[in-house]
Amino acid sequence: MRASDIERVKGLPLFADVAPDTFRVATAGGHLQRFPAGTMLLLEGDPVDFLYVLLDGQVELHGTWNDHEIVLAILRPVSTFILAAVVLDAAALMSARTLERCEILMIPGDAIRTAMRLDSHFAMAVSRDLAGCYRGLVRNTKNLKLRNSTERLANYLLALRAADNSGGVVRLHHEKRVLASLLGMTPENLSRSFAALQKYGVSVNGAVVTLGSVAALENLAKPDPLIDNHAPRGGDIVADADAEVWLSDLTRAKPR
Amino acid sequence: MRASDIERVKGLPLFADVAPDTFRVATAGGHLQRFPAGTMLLLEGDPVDFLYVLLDGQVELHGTWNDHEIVLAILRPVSTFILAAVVLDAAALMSARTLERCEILMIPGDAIRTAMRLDSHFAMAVSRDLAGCYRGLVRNTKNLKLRNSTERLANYLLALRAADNSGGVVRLHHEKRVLASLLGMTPENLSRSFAALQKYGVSVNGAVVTLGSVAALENLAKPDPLIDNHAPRGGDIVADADAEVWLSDLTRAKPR
DNA sequence: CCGATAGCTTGATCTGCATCAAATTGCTCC
DNA sequence: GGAGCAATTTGATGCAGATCAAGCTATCGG
Repeated sequence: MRASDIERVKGLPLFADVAPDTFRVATAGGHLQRFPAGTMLLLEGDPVDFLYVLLDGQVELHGTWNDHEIVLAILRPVSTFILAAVVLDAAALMSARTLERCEILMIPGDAIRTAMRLDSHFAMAVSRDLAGCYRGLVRNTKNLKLRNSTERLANYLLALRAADNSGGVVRLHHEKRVLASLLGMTPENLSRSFAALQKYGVSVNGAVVTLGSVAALENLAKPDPLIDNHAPRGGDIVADADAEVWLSDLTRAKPR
Repeated sequence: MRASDIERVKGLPLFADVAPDTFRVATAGGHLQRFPAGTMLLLEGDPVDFLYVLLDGQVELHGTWNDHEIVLAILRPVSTFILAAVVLDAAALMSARTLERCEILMIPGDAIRTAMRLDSHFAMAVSRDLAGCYRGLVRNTKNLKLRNSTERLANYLLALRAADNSGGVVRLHHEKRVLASLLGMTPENLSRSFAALQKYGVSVNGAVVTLGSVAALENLAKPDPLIDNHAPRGGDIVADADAEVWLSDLTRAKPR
């Protein structure tokens, strides 16, 4: 593992303020692996032996039932995944599959749990990370239950814009098929939702989406700081909430 | 606070194996309060100053957007809520309202965070609790995205049965209006879904639901241990997963 | 006992989204 | 460059679930 990779791992919220000794214990036995695109890293129901740290590439987390498969999250570097299963030493509830060629650090779950036991500060960092993941899922559930599919797409585009702080042109990070499932719709309806957003100044060209009128789009999308982690907050209370991890990876787009 | 209440708090997974000193620090400044039915305990967006421990009654957690309100979870005693916000010292993402007269222990968030800093075992217990909540939400998301409303109802009934281990008669714990929103549907469609389940031996009389043929119902519901925490597991691996907290309160129905 | 109210059910209708079926675009690999 | 394949878009249709509008039932206070 390159020194620069170690620095990137240390940059994660999970390891950011951790004492060197603890970091050594926590990452003991970790090894870097490369996987081609389309590799199943983990099947739901499998016991989870490692904490995964994605250093390069994209990973999709999905769930299956009754022959249907839905995308639950897409991860981009640098981020960890299946921390909750590691903490509980439990079976995975989601499957993980590489969407591209990936570089992944695999850390034995035992090492993580040992480090937690030895260093309450690290255990607190794990708690904060999990609390952030939890809140990301709460936001996600509200998004799913309160908004229709076009509204979800509109908010997704605004979130992308906020993450990239690009003017009015954003790039989609994933295939539309995958994005559709992440947003809880079919690919056909994602197409139609994009078409419906033309009225609000949105035009699509492959992965490049131009937001002609952010104001009009916001008027439809009604972004809300209690659902969309990027949305402007009323006061300046709760700066800490930025520590949250937005499951759908947008904040991971660039180092924080 | 009665001694019996303290015992009940100690019975929570969060406090179960905690040293007496730590328990004292963690619950310092906690005070018991009684609230009438229909009281707003917390409004989404509010800063969260306390960890809430529900000792008696029922509490609903809900979210709002654009004049719509949806139920995210219903809590029954004994359980804690908004731990994630306490850990991050952040604003609440959900509102909390009493559904009945309630008895609630309110513990200052500072005390919890201090206890975590002092005792890595307690910090680990917090991590485990949060990991369980997180996994509950993952299950919930899979339930929402993979199943239709009748399937969700069918699985809910089977989960109730498993929690009460009642033969074939279960009691609904909540008003149907509330249950409908929890399951992601309208009250009208909950009625129709109950009607649709008649074919599978389900009959309803007020809050009392009779499952005439569990086999037929399971055939429709296809319960899955990776979505429904009560469902039978294949092997006997991962006994630890039982430590999970199923957000929608079913496992809380009786002391564990 | 009776009227009032809230919760629930039933029916009719409408909408959003899924599904099925092509047609089209874009990409990869010879 | 072009064949071949996958991804996306577009169109037609059907169904699940929302909405709107009555009716019904149960509970409660008088």
